[in-house]
Formats: sequence, C-alpha cells, structure tokens
Amino acid sequence: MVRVLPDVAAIDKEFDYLVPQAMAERVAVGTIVRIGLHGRRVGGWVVADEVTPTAGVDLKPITKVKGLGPTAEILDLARWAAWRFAGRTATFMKTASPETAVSELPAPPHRRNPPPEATDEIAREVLDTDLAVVQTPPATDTFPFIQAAVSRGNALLITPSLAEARRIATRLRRAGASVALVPRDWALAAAGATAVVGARAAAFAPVNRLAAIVVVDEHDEALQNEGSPTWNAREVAVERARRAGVPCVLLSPAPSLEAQEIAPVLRRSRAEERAGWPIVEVVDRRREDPAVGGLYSRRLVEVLRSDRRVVCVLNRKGRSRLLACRTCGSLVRCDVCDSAMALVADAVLACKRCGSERPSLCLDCGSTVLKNLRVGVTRAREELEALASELVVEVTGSSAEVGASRIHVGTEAVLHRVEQADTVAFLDFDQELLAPRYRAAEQAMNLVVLAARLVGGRHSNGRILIQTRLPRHETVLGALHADPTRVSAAERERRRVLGYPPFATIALVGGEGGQAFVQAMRPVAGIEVSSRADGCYLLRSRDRGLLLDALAGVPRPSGRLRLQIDPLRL
DNA sequence: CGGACAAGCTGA
DNA sequence: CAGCTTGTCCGG
Repeated sequence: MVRVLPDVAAIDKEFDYLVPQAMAERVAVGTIVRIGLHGRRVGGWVVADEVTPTAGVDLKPITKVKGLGPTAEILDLARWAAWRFAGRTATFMKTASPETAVSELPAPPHRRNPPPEATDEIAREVLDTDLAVVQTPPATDTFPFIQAAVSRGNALLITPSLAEARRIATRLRRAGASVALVPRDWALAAAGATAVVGARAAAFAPVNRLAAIVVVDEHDEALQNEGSPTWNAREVAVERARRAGVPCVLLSPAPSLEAQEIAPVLRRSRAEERAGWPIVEVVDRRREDPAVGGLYSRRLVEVLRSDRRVVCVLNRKGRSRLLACRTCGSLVRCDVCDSAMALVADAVLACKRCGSERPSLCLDCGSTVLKNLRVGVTRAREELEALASELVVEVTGSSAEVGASRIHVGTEAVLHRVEQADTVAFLDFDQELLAPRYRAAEQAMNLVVLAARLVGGRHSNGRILIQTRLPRHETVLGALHADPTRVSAAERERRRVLGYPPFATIALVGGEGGQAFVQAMRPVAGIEVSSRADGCYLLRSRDRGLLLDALAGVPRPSGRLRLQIDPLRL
C-alpha cells in the first residue's frame, strides 16, 4: 500500500492506494501513477511506501503505473519549496517530472575523456566552499566556473533561459562531457549525465550523484516564476545544494541583494572588473537642447550618423506617463517618495507609488508649464530614421525578425533579440530609474548588464550611452564606473529601512479567496497586514519563517487564491 | 479540480 | 413537480 499525492492543483492532500501485485515491482517513492479519485481518473505521485492502512477506509487500487518520477530527495525539496513559496507540493512535483512518460532509464553514460581541468583559479577555489557568490563582469566568460563544477562530478547548471542553457550544453559537449539538456533529456539526467543544464525548472531536475550546482546570472528575474507560486530557482538551488552537501556557486555581473545576503561576494581586481565592462557615456538631458522630443541628444545623433551598429532602447511599456518642466527641464517627482508623477486631472499630479497628490507645478522652479515626455518606440523609429537618414528597424517582444539594419530601436526586448552592437543607447533611462517598482534601481542595472553583453568590454570598444536627467543616480554612477556595488549599497539601505526583500518577506494575497484567507489568519505579532487599493492584501514580516509558517497554517478557503511571496513587481 | 448531491428557481 | 441551474462538499 502506498500514499499518493494527486496531480490536481486544488487538492493539497494525500490518499492511500493498494498496489496490485503485478505493479509492485515498478512502484517506489516518486513513481508517477494513475489513480481513481472521486469518480475520475487523475495522475499522481507516490509519496510514501509501505503505508500502514488508515482505519475505516476501503482502499482502491492504483490503476496504472505511468513511469519514473522525481526521487525522494526531490520530493522533500518540493515540499520545502511549497512552504518557502506558499505553493502546492504538486506544482513543484510537476516541475520536477518528465514531460512525457519515462518507463526506464537509459544506461548511465560513461564519463568520456574527462573534461579539461578548470584553469581559472577563482573558479576552482569557489567550488571548495559550500556557497559562493561571484561577481563576474558582463563581458567575461563564465565557462571556467561551469568546467570547474563539471570536473567535480555530475553538476547541475541553471540559467535564466533555455537559449543560454543550450549554448552551455553545446560547449560542454564539445569539451567531451555527456550533457542532459532538461526538460528534454530528463531520462539521461536521471541516468547520470555529467552535466544537467536547463532553465529555471532545472532546479528540480534529476541529477544522479549530484556534485555541484552553478546558477548562471543569478540576478536575472527570469529565474523567478512570474505567476503564483513565485518560486525562484536561485533559492531552490541553494537549498538543494545545502541538503545534498555539495557546493553551490551563484554567478552574476551585478549580484542581487538576495544573493549578497546569503554569502559574501567574491570580486576580481578593479582592473579586471573594469575591463569586463564597456565605456559608458552619460548624457545629461537637463543640459540638452530639447531637439525632437528631447529624446535625441547631439551625442546620440553623432553616433547614429557614424558607422557604428546602434541599438536604441526605449521602454514604453505600461501606462505611466512621465512629465518634465518645460522651463528648467527637471523631472516631475513626488515630494514624499521621489517616484515619478502623472497628470491625473486638470492641473493635478498624482504619485504612482504612494498616491500623494499636488498641483501641477515644478518644485524646482515653480513653473506650471509641464510637458509630456512619453514617446513610443514607433514614433521614435521614424524620428531616428529621419535623424540618421538610414533605415531603422523596430524590435519589440512580438515584432518580426531582426533585420540586417545598422540601427535598431525597441523596448527591452531589443537587448535580447539583437545579437551584436557597438553602441547601446538608452534614450530615456529615467523611465527605468523611476519606474514605480521597489526593484527599479536594480532592474535598471540589469538592463545595463544586457547592454554591456551586447557591445562587449572595453577592449572591443563597446559603448553604452545613457540619456538621463538623473546623472547622479547610483545606477548611472554604477554603470559609469563599472561598479554595480554602488547600486546594491544604496539599494540595501533603502530596502532595509522600508522593509523590502531580502530584509523582510512579503506575501501578496489576492484573488477572490484572498480576503477570506487573510481573515482566517489570526493576528500574529511580527506580521504586519495591510490592504491595498487593488483589493490585494500585503503581509510583511522581518521574520521569514514566522510569516511562512503562518501562511502554511491557514486552511485554503474556497475560491481562487493568489499567493505571491516576494513578488518582483510591487 | 470536477463529480455528486442538495437546495433553489421556473413554468405549466 | 419535472427539469434545470447554482452551490457546497469532498475525494483513499
């Protein structure tokens, strides 16, 4: 007899089933089975073996053995993740399971000509520690860390995107390693590939005799699930390594505050750090002639008319409007929280972050004449084309293929889609800096990292042009000095004071069942509860365990419930 | 989640 | 009161 966790999102319960004699051999903890539950057939995972019968229930047999599933260790990890991110164990078991049924494992691949010994000294060193965070400049190769991990035995390599995982897999195969790219090669990974590589979900992938974990671009927000549960592969990787007693290395050009809180950051010398970043030029928009819309500085036009391949970034996603004083050029910002303000009614400004209002006038010079600074990518493309007297291609998330054009303009997506450039120009960096999100400064730095990768380091004459009205902002200075710690230093204090992650844990409770859920939670000292304008509830505690235990202790009310732990957008 | 069953609503 | 909708409960 076994205990089974059904693969039904809304049922967070386990049920006991009989194992028919003919199936007994193929059933163990983790096995994926089919069961009859309340008149329907559903899938599920065996979560316990040789269970003693519960009195007073007549058991049904398992209908079918579908195939191999996650190991008992991964099941435990899934249970931990369900607590850590206030989700369901089944959600994580699904992430940990193969896409299509695996009835048996292939023969374990023998370690071919052992991968070359890692030559990088830091790379070998960090794999001798339990947990390391390494600041790797954007234009430097992180492959030595991957090699160092693989040289220790079977390694798990987690990247923000499958595309990046594929690149790493290809390089490792060339180096002679047997590589499983998950989710596709789940069976090979379970059988014992030397390297298991994949995106976020790889944090739950099977690895036979795990020896090390490397998280590439630990700061990348793609490592966190957007929807609920908002689980983060970095956190899962750290926990998995801890449980397995193997080293875990977190790599990033701009380590997140979350990573910095779990281990000290290892950095290279200033000279090496600087060499790995491109030259950054800051254009102070307050001093610029407001040419066409003020978005195109003289310096930008110069670059556009040169022979350099240029990528222009203009994030006009979202509805937020940005205003500036027509007289002195200052940005209209909230006098309470410093966030950008929008015109909500005739002559009334409202802050998008804290909601405070004031009459529409410039606090710097008193002028009441403000201008809307928002220009969309489509308009910008036409204007850039006119300025450059050359074809300019627009690139957005959905738009067609990237052309052979010398100049591209687009939203953030352009940084992912264009493969190489000589200059990346942020037409309106203030929109990133002042975005009404608590992580705005860090997110803006992440864009600079993407831009730096596109243009390469100092040696390749890569350049980044930042047009801003906030030239003293720590993100601008951080980019200018090739020093991302400036951003984290400023950000750390802000978040500590305001009680944001990683110094507090936040649970955003929404959905129709949200209110019932919050009310069912009895008040706990140390957990602060507030309701928001959008009907969601925000729970905050400086003590993560306290909040997570409290959340786990509340029975889920009927109706949809959206629980997000430390959402990235807040 | 989704089937079962109960309670509520409608029209002849 | 049949025939249908809506709501609540609970699964081995």
